Amino acid sequence: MQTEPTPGAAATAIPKQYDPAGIEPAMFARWLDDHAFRAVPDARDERYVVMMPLPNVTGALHMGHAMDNVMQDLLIRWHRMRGDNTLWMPGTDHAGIATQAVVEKRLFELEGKTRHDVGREGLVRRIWDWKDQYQKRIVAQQQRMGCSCDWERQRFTMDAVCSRAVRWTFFNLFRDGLIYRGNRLVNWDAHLQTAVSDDEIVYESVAGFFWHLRYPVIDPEPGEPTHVVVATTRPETMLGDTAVACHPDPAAALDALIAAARAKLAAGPSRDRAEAEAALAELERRRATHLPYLEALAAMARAGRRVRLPLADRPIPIIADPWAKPDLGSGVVKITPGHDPNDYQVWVRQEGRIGILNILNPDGTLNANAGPYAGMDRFAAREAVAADLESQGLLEAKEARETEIGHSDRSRTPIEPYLSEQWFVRMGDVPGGVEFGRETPRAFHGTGLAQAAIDAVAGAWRSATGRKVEFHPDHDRYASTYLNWLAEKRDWCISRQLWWGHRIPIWSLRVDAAGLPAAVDGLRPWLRRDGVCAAVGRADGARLPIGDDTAVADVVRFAGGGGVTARGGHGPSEPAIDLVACLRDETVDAAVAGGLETLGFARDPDVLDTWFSSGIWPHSTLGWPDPSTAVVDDGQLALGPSAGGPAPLDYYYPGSCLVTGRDIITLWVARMVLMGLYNLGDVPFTDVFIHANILDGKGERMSKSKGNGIDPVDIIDRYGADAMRFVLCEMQTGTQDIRLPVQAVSPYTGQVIDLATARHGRSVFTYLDPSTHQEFDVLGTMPDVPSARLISDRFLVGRNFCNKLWNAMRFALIHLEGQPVGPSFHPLEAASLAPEDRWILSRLAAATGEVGRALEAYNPSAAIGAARDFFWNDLCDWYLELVKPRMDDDPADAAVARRVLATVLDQTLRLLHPFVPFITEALWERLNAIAPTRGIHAALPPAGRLVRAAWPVPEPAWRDDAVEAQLALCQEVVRAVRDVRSQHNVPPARRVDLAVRADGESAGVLSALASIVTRAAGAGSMTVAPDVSRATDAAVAVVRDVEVHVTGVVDVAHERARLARQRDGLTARVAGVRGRLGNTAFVSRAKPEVVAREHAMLADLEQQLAAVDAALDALGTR
RNA sequence: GGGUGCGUAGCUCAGUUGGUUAGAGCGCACGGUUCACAUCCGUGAGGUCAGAGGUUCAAGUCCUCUCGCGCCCA
Repeated sequence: MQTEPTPGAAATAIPKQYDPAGIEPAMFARWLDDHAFRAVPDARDERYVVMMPLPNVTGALHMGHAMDNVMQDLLIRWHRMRGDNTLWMPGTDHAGIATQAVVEKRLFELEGKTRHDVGREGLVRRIWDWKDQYQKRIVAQQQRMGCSCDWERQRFTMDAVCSRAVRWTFFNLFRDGLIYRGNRLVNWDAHLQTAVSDDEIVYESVAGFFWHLRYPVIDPEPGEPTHVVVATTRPETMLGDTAVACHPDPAAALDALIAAARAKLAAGPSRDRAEAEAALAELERRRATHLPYLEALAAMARAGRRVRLPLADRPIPIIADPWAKPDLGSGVVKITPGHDPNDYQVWVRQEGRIGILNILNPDGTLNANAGPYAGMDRFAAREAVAADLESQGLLEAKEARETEIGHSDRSRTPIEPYLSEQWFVRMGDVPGGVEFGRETPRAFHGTGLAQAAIDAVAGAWRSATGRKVEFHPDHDRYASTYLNWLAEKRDWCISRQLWWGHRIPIWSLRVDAAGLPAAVDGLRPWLRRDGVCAAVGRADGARLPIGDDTAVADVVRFAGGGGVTARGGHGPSEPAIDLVACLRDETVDAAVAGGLETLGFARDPDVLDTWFSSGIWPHSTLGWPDPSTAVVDDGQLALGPSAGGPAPLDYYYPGSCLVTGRDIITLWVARMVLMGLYNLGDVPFTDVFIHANILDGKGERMSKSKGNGIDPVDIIDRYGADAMRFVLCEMQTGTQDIRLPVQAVSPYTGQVIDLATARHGRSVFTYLDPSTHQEFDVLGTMPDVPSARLISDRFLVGRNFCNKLWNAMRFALIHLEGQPVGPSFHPLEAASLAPEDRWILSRLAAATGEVGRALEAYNPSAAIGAARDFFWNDLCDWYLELVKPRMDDDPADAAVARRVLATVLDQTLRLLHPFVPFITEALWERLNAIAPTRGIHAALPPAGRLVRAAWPVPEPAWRDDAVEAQLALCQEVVRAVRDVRSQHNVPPARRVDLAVRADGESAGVLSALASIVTRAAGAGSMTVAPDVSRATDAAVAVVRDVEVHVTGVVDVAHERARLARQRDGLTARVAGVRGRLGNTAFVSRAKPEVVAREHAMLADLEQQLAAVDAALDALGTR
């Protein structure tokens, strides 16, 4: 049945409470249906591109990810409204080692199997299943947050598009000589049996021992020491020693140390004096006692003398190297190049004068080089070696010592420095330089990969398109992190001994010198094909590219050079010539790999470091190297050029802004910059927005595995997505980190329990409900203990804000509905606007400017703060209250108020949309339905959906400083009256009468705006006059140059106390100002305007003080 | 050890080139439901700006040192 609509019916049908759950999912679905987030290249020149820092598929997102995503969505929605062609690219990262470790762990827990039981294919299949599951969960989480990514362009680092880009990048780097296989010390995780990067190591203090070992000198001459003593925390490594070292010039080294100690003593603070003196004394004592011995050793080193390595029974040389510190221990160090990074550097410095030996198997047991200890675990060998040395009288001492040991972040296993073959990307400068952006219009020549990434941030370099990279909100600070790391130009180890990831596209064959010619001849035909390149690699890392026309003789000559050194993991004398072929993509694999394998070539079993694929994310996702042939999944947008337009890669690269935490500036940001420069000749983005990390209430980093990770979906379920976003934006102030106290929802009572103070249960991951004393778990992994959701009541603020917004609009809609709306827009005469109308428009214009400026400055907190303050403090607290009576009075005036109200709300919703998109879009629909045309002097641009509505620009015509000043005086008077009412316990409903003593401008303002004051102050009447008779029953408040007498309310005692308090404050301030003005230094040296301001203030304050004194006198009991 | 940042109200945080009485939200106290909103409104209390010294007419702000906390790198 159809009923006639009654005015206000639809609006009042709006519920009094905002219900996010009833709005958000439907709204998101509508956005998707409208393709509101779809990014398609068009004629617009202004574009804004954000590449999502791809979350790992290892697990679900927590609040830290939510912050990252909300910051991106904020920027993206803002730019979309500004009219930019906007792309936010979503996706996920396969996260090689992390994901494989999680799945392997689960495989073992649930099925008791290892990866070797299920095999490479079986394990990889299980990881894909895991990835599918978590990718779905992550996307669902992001969509619940309102992330306006172009979901039709979603990528995964191991999908076909990204995988092809990885292959091409590797191929090009290999072809350009920037990838090599090296014999290097790596950080070996013996549990996971893979190399891990420096960044995947955590250092922990461990109680251990410092063993002092005696090595006999071979045939000591008279006067020479018969033994040298070396110290180590890992005695088993002595089996790999290839030298002992002493300092080449101990006297000079000690003198330098003594001089430094003296300088420190002279300059240092007195507090450290005792310590510094002791250090100096020790050095001097040591110089006196040890120097002859150290000099003797240095002489023996020069003479080529040797010691006998015990247990292994090998002679090893005494060498002179500055790594040996004459001030420490015996002054002699053992050199184990294969198992210690510092010793490795010694080996490099000594250039073949000493050997290098690997004594470990990949699983952490000792290998054949360890002789009788072969097959023992390294920890067992440690004890055995120490015991055997002791029995031979070669263990001089064993002292307890705490040492910092690097542990694998993934398996918590102590890291072993391990000599093994790994693939590296050359970061430093290379002879002949590097071609960047080859075959692109942006191509340029650079000296090396790291240098190019340095130049992109520091100095005057600009890309061909005029771009460079800048950090926000504190460029200098984050740029120095970035530059310091890159400046080391350390080669990047890209191979990982894993099964999950991009398999290295290298086929190699190891041959001896005799087999080399035949192998080269066999390889030659394949080198004529496109997408195949090859090289011969020598054990020392040197490399000769070979083509189908390379002469065998040249290869043989090259292979014979360079000397022969040991290859890690193999014996010292194995042949060390590698033929390596790199294939560019799967098509080439199909044509060539079989042939190579017939020749005996085998594909490298390793996969690439995850950062290799995430480093090219900004362009791999767009279909590089060839968008038109990129194969996307079902439901995804094609990457080739659309009809007549450019390909997304050409249109959206280079992008705009990267949003991330500061912890991966080096790991990821730097690599994206250099990979983008290398492949495309331009930076991937111009801005890097570094946002704060989220900590829990105790200041610890939020993480799922610590049991303090809040799932954003739990917050959204409880408070709403907009509430969460509002608070996250508000927290993002630009300081370092943000504490977010975490609470658990008790599974027993539903009560909220603060985890910072709750008592633990059986483990650190369980707590006790304080009311029932029952135990609950916060990880969700204990089968017998109920788990609790983690939340934070900090988000209440956001929920309250949304409810306030909802109700403000409800109020407006009730009063707007049913009112005639003309079919077209009519400008509103300025003269018809009431003072409060002009005031709110002026405040709106100011707030609009502030929000924009704060966003430009990457200050979301200031932006949302400006919007909030305008909405709540100006619009709700004052304007809405002031227009209420107008709605029922003069129809013409009511129409004006409605027009202003609709306009202000229109602008407010636009301003708030990037922060709180769901509720604003929902209210926008209702506003459009009831007041379709809005504006004052000119019509505001209409929009069906707020998500694509025009971003507000401050309207200069609305600014009105005069009316703002007038309202500010009224507000002060009102607050003074309210204070009086509150102090005197005047019931809110009781009208009071006001007599205001004022003259001049203030009198004019208050007379003109009397209705505003009386309404807001709850006054029955108000008179304004230059003189007001004082009455003992009147309370008096002094505001600037006016006195407000509130008649008939006085409680004499309260009033006297109130005035006395005010008098004390004024007296103190007057004294302060007088003191300043009495100081001749201030008057003569401070800026004149500062002095003038003080004079004016003194006059003001004295006048107010006089008024307060008079009021006290009037009470008769001063 | 090197670098870098932080310490401001009970809590979480602002505070611009040094310049009035250092601010906000939450929490707290008091008062209030009449028709947008008690997820609300009004009023108020609460700070030795970590500590010490210095520069300056003037320091939360600049400099030095000390204490405590964090992160990055070794």
